[in-house]
Amino acid sequence: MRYPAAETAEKHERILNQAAKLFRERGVSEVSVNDLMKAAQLTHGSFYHHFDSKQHLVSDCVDYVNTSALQRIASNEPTKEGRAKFASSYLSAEARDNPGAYCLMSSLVSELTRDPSARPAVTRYIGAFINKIATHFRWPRSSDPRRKAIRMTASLVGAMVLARAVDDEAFSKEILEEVIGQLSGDF
Amino acid sequence: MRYPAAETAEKHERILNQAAKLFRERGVSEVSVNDLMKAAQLTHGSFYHHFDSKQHLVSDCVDYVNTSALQRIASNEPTKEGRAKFASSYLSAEARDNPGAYCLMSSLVSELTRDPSARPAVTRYIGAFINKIATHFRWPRSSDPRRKAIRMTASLVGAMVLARAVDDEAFSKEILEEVIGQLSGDF
DNA sequence: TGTACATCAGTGAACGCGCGTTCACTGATGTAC
DNA sequence: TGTACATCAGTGAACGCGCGTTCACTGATGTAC
Repeated sequence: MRYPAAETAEKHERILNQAAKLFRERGVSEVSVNDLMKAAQLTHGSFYHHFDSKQHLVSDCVDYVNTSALQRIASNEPTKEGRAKFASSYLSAEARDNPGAYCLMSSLVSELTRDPSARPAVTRYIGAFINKIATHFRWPRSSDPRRKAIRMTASLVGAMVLARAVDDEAFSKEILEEVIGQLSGDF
Repeated sequence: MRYPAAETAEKHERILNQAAKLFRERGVSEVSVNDLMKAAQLTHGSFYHHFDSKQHLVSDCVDYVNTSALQRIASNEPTKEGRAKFASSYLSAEARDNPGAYCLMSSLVSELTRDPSARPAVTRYIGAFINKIATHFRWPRSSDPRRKAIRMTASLVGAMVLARAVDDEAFSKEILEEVIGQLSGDF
């Protein structure tokens, strides 16, 4: 049967929301359309009234989390201290242990790199992220903000990916702290 | 029928070799046991005479490529120039475009992080990699080599992962060059 | 050194399973007049 | 404002497909004596 437009839009977003969470937690290929729809409290059949295919959802999902990533950056003071704070929240144990709620790059980039239909959205995400870091924070005179933002983003993603991979709490913490230290200074 | 021991060992290594290549190229879950055995010029049935399961192969495979990663580091002069050379080979367009033949971390860590049975081997890989960078290269007096090695590894992995993800040659090159520049100096 | 037999890797058919996707059906919503 | 009907999201059974894994069979290798 047909449903009120508002209700349909709300369900659509519920699917996106659960996808954003579950994909980042378990990986795209480990989450089935069925899992997703159950989490969104619907049955799998109606998925295709919301998205053309699982592939299309992935792409939409990347754009969907893009905004919140930029907000997370902007919520810090533009000062050097604000930047250090951002680095240490990005590289916190909390973020490491809850990939479902944090930056998509650190959990899904390599998988998404192999999916040609997702790459445009991923490229947008990475470009917007770097751009936001370059423009939001105040950088030392005589340094090119964009170049600093690229260095910072690479360090953030690399450190988080390694800290998550490592099966040894002390080593994992060591990686996070060391890169937080680096990014809190000039680099 | 039974085969000479030497021949069996050679086939075993052929499987590992193809796994190392195909997993890094396409991701573990995108390569079937059948694909793998075909690439090793065998039929899928005999796979289980070589490995207990696909999961076990993954783990063995990580240890298998560990050695060659360390050799790649050691093949550079221990000087500052050697270190810069290593960074620019790790972050070359050639490495970016041929994941099947280069560092496993940049192509598989996030996927392997989610597979509990692979994590010990991954932890070994990352630990050995960082340790080799710390001990092989000469670092400025007064800097802690291990800490520098962690920073360097995070930058290498982050930059490669982003450069591979981005669907825009100029942007991708920009990321690689910028981080090569950073790692060629003191950081 | 020769013989008898247990071992074991390769083969390809077969297994059960879960996946992404399609389908016919339902019935309230939204629209045309 | 009221009526008639087309639209469309939800449901769960069903589809074909490819996956990891198992199996019975084969026959040369390796070993025990």
